[in-house]
Amino acid sequence: MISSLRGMNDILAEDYERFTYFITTATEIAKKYGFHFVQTPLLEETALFKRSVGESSDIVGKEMYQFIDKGENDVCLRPEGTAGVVRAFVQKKLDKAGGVHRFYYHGAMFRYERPQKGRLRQFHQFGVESFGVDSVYEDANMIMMASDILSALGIGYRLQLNSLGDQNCMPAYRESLVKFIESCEDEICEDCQRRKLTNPIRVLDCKNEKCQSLYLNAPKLLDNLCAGCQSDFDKLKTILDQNNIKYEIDTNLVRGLDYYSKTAFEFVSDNIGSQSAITGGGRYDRLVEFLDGKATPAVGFAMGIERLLELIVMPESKREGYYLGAMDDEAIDMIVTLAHQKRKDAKVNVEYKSKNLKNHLKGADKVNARFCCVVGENERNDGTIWVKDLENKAETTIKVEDF
RNA sequence: GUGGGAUUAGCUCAGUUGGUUAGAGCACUGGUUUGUGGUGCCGGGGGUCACGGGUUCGAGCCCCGCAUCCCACCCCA
Repeated sequence: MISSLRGMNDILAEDYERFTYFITTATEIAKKYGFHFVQTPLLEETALFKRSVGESSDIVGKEMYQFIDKGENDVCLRPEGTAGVVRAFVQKKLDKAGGVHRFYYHGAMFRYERPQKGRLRQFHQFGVESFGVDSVYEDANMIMMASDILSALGIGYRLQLNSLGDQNCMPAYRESLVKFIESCEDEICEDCQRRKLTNPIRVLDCKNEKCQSLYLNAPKLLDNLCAGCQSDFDKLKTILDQNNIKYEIDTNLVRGLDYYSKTAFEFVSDNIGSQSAITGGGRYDRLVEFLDGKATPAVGFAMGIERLLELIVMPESKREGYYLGAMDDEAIDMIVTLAHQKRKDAKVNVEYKSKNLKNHLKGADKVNARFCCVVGENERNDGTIWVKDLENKAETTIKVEDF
């Protein structure tokens, strides 16, 4: 037997219904916020991700499905969605067009990771990206939209918030943090020594107790914001307060992708195991420029669909459509024809074997039909069909022409 | 990439110190005093015990390898 590749799952039946229910719900809400759909290729030039996500990130450093195609191009399956959308934005010259552009997307992403619950090699994200708005109201808008989507699906969450600073305050902070780390470099763990070089802010949420005790006196990101970042962050908190969105400040929250600045946020769930981040996002005002576009402020987020699936509270499934059955073989041809007509505007299940009434009712119940419709000897003689509404138990016998 | 656990029917799981023909519940399917379901009763099918080796008179059980899933790291959605 050939089975699917490690970390790559089939989605069918009940799972697929949850999947589409999520997409439908999220799409509806994104549209209400004025977003438009964008679809970008699954395969992109490798350089796109190296430049946007950043070579220092694990995603680019060791998790990409990267290969040389038959035309000798260095390509890879997209590990995330933002880079492709920004590339499309620049390629379509929307940066030069100016104005505000808001997009949502969903689709498969690929990362060569060791699978775990909530962590697959092929997984799906729903994401949104907003271009051209530098106001912190847009940051808040993003958070409210993510919150609306999760709430509409009945998903509980905690929202974690941080500001990463911008090019005025971040580099200086980074420098002072590195200086601090160097002052105790001999005592910190190997991971932290590596992080000092790749992503120094990461050391702050090291799990190692000894490291933690050393970092108590480390400079804090939020204490070192410049005036602009500070007032934006304060404003963001005020907007969220005014709209009853609860949040926790997490000064150690660092987005794993290099392009983020200022607002960073993450929605986490306590009900799905260790891969608890269900939505992550933030502002990335420099990325359009990095990808050769005209400098354009931007902010977005992405949701991990598989992580959400089991948290979704599905609406109760209602009885729907018709079940047609025959009580003797002579009636079978007739119900097949009736079903064909009825299917023009309704869902119809047909049983091809003649059975007694009890078994037909069982069958209708099993396929969750609203109406159980049966033709037996009596009905055949009268040119009628017996119909029972399985919801309110009402029974009628009607002329076949009126069915 | 590192360390640990698991893998038996479609699903969830039992299976004694290694010993006849590997079980249960649910699901599926057939019948049910011959026209009333979701909730009665009786029956039936379905397993290369993940896969490949080894030890043994004998392996679901012990040993080695391998695959996948899960957990903790790492990282992220």
